[in-house]
Amino acid sequence: MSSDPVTFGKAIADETRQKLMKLLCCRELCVSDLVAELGDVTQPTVSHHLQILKSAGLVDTRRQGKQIYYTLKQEAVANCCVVIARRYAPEIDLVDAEVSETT
Amino acid sequence: MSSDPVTFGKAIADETRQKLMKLLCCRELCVSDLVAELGDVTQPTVSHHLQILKSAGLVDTRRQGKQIYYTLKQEAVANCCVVIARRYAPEIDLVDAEVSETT
DNA sequence: TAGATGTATTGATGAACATCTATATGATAG
DNA sequence: CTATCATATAGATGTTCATCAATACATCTA
Repeated sequence: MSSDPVTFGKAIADETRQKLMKLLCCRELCVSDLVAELGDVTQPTVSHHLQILKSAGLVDTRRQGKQIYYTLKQEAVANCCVVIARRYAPEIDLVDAEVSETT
Repeated sequence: MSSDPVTFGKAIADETRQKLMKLLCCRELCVSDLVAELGDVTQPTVSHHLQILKSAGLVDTRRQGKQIYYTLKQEAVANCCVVIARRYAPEIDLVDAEVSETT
């Protein structure tokens, strides 16, 4: 159900999609909400990006009347991160890395 | 020093680059080694991908005579994973996610 | 210094992608 | 049932990207 690392990479390899992920992180928003929040992208473009995120298994959808509400699947994101870290950073303890976040 | 999530996403959004990352994960290899290991890609292509990984801060290089040895910076990978998880999965405990890895 | 070897860079090409406009699909209200 | 609103899809276009062959650059050796 969760995407492989390459698919996940492609999904997050775009500024607009990461903005959408941020907006959808802890709440549900419909497409027109997202279009309004972004401000500089058309509705078809937003729908297109949402489709890519959905194909990657990173968002859930729920229809309510005319609108379709999207939300980010945090568990899927976390799982992808862990899979990537285990594969490409097997000698690093993620809990330690969490501490050294000096960005 | 470590790359932002979009740059990281682009870096891992390619099958060949992830193969290189796997090969370089826990050891040093020079370009010709990597070309031989991959088997189906030319040397310029490998160099190109290595350059992208280097720009993203994911590999280190060390010159030894004619060869240049590459290795994966596991700490950088782990750091990117943690940054992404904190940003897009703030409600998920990574230690829990680590357990639910059922891939 | 000249040749040989390992790696990076350049230039070209086709595929993938982000974006837009226009249009189709789906759902509700009158 | 029709008009309207929300979203998805189709088609077009410019850009980014992966790849290769050819070549430049760097290092070692004889």
